[in-house]
Amino acid sequence: MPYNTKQQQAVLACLAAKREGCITALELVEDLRRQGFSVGLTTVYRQLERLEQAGHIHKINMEDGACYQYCAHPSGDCFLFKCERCGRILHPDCAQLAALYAHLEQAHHFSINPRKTMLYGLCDLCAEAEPDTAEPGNNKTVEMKDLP
Amino acid sequence: MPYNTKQQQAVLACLAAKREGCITALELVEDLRRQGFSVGLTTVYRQLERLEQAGHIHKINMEDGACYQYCAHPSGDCFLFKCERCGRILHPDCAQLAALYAHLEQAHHFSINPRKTMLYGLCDLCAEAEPDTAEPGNNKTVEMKDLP
DNA sequence: TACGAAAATGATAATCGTTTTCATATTAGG
DNA sequence: CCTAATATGAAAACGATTATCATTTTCGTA
Repeated sequence: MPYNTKQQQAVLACLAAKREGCITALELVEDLRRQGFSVGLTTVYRQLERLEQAGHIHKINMEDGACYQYCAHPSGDCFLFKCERCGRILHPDCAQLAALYAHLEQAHHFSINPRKTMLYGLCDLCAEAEPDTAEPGNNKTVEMKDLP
Repeated sequence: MPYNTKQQQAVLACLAAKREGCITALELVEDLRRQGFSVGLTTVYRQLERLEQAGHIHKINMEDGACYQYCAHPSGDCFLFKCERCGRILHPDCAQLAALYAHLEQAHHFSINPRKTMLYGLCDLCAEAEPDTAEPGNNKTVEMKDLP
């Protein structure tokens, strides 16, 4: 049975205070130390893993390390969307998204894990500001004819 | 303008031969060397980045490094599903999935990037074999009452 | 309140995937 | 065939994460 420690509570509190904000392990220690807490990076990593397993936070694997976000849905019934432009992570409230997951389960027998699934794209705000550049596949550097 | 090199073609060919298979950068060098190619890890990384930008492969960020998979849909209209149990990455053919992306775009103004979006869960085969253990949130190690 | 076993902490070192550096080799156009 | 542009790859650097381990904290119990 785990013990209750100050560091444990501090990490959870910091994540919870960030609400919809996404934060790195390193950023978290710095933040906590700025608040006066004495906490080590190792401990923060340990707590983050625990909190993820307990379902209180999401761990998002990025290209350069992971970041973490508080999740107000410990039951696990939430959807995640990350904007590639501004970096925000949103919890879209969409009935059709829920319906799709049910469909994939029933018709295709794919059991979706919402905790791990992240939709990527442009959020409403960024999509508007986007000067629709960068059509996918335009910056070709490999010739298709070279394919086997 | 990029040059056509043997290593470039070898990397692409190896990925393409794997078809639905997912492979690590390191695995790829080893594979190529086993085939008799003389190729360096650095070059493989460079080619993988190029191929990804050109849309010929997917880069999948895992907890312990990335793995790469050939994509037969250079246009970008494909869906990705990764089984957390067996590790397979599937390209589900589902009209409702396409419809959902359109819905998110029109109703929520979320522009989904299919190349980056990966659904996680259990595939049809693994879902069947799964002895439905590990309900999410059961392995609690943090008390909810400690939340701020 | 003090004791002691179980558990947590945190500085340091180790790990490992990925990127940078830079000297050399290859490519393709003239 | 020459030359500039580009690609290669071994080695070093980098950085996020994990392992190690001596020390400290927690909490049930005497």
